[in-house]
Amino acid sequence: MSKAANTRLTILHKAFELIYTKGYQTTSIDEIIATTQVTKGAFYYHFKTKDEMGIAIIEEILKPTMQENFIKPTEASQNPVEDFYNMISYLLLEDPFLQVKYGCPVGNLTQEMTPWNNRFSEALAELVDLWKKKIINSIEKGKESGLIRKDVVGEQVAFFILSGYWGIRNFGKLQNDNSSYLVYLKELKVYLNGLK
Amino acid sequence: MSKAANTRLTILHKAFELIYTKGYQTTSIDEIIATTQVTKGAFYYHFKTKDEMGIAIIEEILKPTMQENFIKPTEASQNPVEDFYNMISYLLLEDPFLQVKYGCPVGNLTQEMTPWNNRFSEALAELVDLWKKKIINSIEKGKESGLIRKDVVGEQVAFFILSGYWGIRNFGKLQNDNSSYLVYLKELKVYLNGLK
DNA sequence: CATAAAAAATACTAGTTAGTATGAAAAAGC
DNA sequence: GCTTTTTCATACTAACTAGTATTTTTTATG
Repeated sequence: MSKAANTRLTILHKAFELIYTKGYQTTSIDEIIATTQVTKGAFYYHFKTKDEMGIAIIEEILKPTMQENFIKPTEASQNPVEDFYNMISYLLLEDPFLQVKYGCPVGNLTQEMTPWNNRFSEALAELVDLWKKKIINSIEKGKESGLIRKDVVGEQVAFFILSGYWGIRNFGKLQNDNSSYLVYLKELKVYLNGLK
Repeated sequence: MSKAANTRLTILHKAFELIYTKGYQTTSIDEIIATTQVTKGAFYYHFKTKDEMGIAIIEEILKPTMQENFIKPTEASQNPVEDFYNMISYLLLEDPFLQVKYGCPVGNLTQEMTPWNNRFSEALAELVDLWKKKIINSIEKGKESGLIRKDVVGEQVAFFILSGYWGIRNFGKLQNDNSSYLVYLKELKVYLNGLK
């Protein structure tokens, strides 16, 4: 990787970390360049504006991470109910980057940016749509193989699962411990078993 | 009401509206006093700091509103499953103040403030706890009257319902229309019927 | 009506914000 | 090696931020 490409990536990664923990609006460019040891000239060479950097984070960090970490792993499997539970459970309890205190990066950005920045909305919506489609697809396969009842509606379930995930992330933030996660996961299992 | 008490309330109401639509951090005191036509001197006479005003909004606006609008209405009823659905459906589709585009005020504040402001966390946690307890209570009553299965765990269901609500609010923001609400509500009905 | 206290108005400060202008160093192309 | 382009460094600006100091007006109370 060229040196220039490297500084660009450094900015994206460090900025993402700051934004994840502090929020987008309250993360200043001065703070980003201070922690990256990159000068303002370098920053604005790579990104025309702060928002352009924000979009780049979604496209170049969040999207690939999602693909790698919780879409691909379910690709091979055949048991949707188990997959869904494992996916959410992994994200809540085991993912080494995500922290209870700071919630879900995609959820945070959606909440913060969506009402007044269309470019963020579009980039985030695309990302979430990928995830949703993946879930719907799993359900259809499960229906074919008989692991899921025929009257289950994929889109409804997808919204229901993802909503629950985003919502419980907020509870985690509120209490700053994972006890709410554990209670939630128990009921998620009950719900998912109802799909069989 | 005294004139002073009135300006205080005006500030709280207008500030809440701004914060609901724009977020807490990005709503400036200058903006609040501009829209309220109240001077800075008046503002800082009533509130020592911006954060103190934020807490007052939670205590004096959000908490009473929640009590009035979606805790009291379920007090008389006897059918929890129906109540839960109606409560969420009302909030998502009918509440005249809440807008798809701006999500849930409590959820927004939780997401934004919780990781780094303890006073906000405590005030919000108290509010949400009231709501959660109300749901748990309804479920226990439902179990007694035979409308809900005995093996249903109240706390789990409470987390599950509230998480789903917060999460789907985020989807609404993302798409800026209530189509996701409608899909979500269908699955909520399926889930709630499973409690019978 | 006089006086004290409460409520509000005005002008200011020090710090922070995103972004720019300009020039220097590093790398690439010939 | 020389020139051009890419990459980065430094110093700056104008607007905005929460909060303060000080004075003036309004209201309550005797």
